[in-house]
Amino acid sequence: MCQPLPAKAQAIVDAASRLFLQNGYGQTSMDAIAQEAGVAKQTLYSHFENKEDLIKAIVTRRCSAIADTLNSPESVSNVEKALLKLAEHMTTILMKPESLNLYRLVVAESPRLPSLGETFFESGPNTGIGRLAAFLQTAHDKGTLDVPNPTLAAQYFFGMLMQYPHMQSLLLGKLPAPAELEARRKETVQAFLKMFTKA
Amino acid sequence: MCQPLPAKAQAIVDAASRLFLQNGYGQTSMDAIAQEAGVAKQTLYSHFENKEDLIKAIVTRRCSAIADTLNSPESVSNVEKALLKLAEHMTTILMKPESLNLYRLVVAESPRLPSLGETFFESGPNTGIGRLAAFLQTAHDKGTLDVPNPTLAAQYFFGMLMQYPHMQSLLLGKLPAPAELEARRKETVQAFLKMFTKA
DNA sequence: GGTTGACTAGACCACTCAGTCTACCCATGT
DNA sequence: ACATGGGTAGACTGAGTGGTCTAGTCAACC
Repeated sequence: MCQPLPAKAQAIVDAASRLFLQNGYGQTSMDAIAQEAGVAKQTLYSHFENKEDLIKAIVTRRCSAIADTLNSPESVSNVEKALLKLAEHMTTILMKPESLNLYRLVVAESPRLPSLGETFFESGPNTGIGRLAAFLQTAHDKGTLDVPNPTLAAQYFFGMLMQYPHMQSLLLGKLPAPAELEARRKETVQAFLKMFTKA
Repeated sequence: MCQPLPAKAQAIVDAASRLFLQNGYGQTSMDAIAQEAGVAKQTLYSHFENKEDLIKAIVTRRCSAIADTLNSPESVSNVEKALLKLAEHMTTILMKPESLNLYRLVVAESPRLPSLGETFFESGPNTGIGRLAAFLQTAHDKGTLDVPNPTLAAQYFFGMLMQYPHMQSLLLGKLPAPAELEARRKETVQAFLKMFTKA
């Protein structure tokens, strides 16, 4: 997705990623980025037009990195197991502090920089939903499940599984205990299957 | 919840609300607020300690205003109708630009000002979930539904109904068409009932 | 009339920040 | 030997900001 960057540019991107995600866009100065990257301020501006350009580059990279790690559920034979595995994968990705901070950053800046929001929405939520929807479609075709609208069903799944814990983590800054999450995954998969198993 | 404020303080809160919600915390200067309120800067500082104090006051007021408008579902006799009505109420509240902007603001600033996140989480999501959970509990007790864990079920309901449209609006800045939302409400209520109607 | 308290207009301070500019360094290839 | 391109250090500009301070207005109350 992203061609490798020159060494200095890479250092800049890394440093800026750290600072932007930790402190937000407004609270991160270009001086601080230069210092954190061990690089002269001028070098920032030789690799990136300006601060906006830099944040866009960073969000784009982070997003495609996330999209790469989103895997599709497999093994249509055992739907329950596949959903559980997917759920585990999603919770661990979404609950990482970096992911939460990325979300915060994108939500905060998307009115001013709409491209951030679009990039994130496509590579995050929509990619995940698309993969799950494809899985549900094949399960539907094989007759394992009865899912007339796979995309909507996928939205339901993620909404049931993640909305509350995600909001909780975002707003209260407290990550749920792993055991709690695991219980929720199990319950959610059961409830979800109840909606879509063939009558 | 909130005692009425002196006239000037009210004007300040109104103006600051408008500006903070529209432009965000960092992009709103105290000078701008004073001007928008038609008030001298000094007056700001005679009513509020500082900028943080002001934003906290505003978020608190907005939150209790929201909590007040959140109504409980009624008529346990016709569960489907009650859920549809609740869903309509929630979507109209949550999709208002002011609500989206408040959410953006709180999400963005909650790491620095945790009280914002806590206030919002309690008066928004948790209040809504609590009310629906109580409704589901009585339906369960009456035997209309089979809801072993009403709080979790309420989280499911809101997650299924709102997460995707909410995120879409937040990140892409485009509100879904009312017809689309209505269709989603109907589908969601059906799917939800399928999960929790007595076997 | 005089005092008090809320308010205004606007200067002012100390500080931060994005972005530019100058001057210099140094390894590379020719 | 020398030019070139990427880099560094750090001063500088111009704009903005939170917050304070001064001086003065105005109305209510005693």
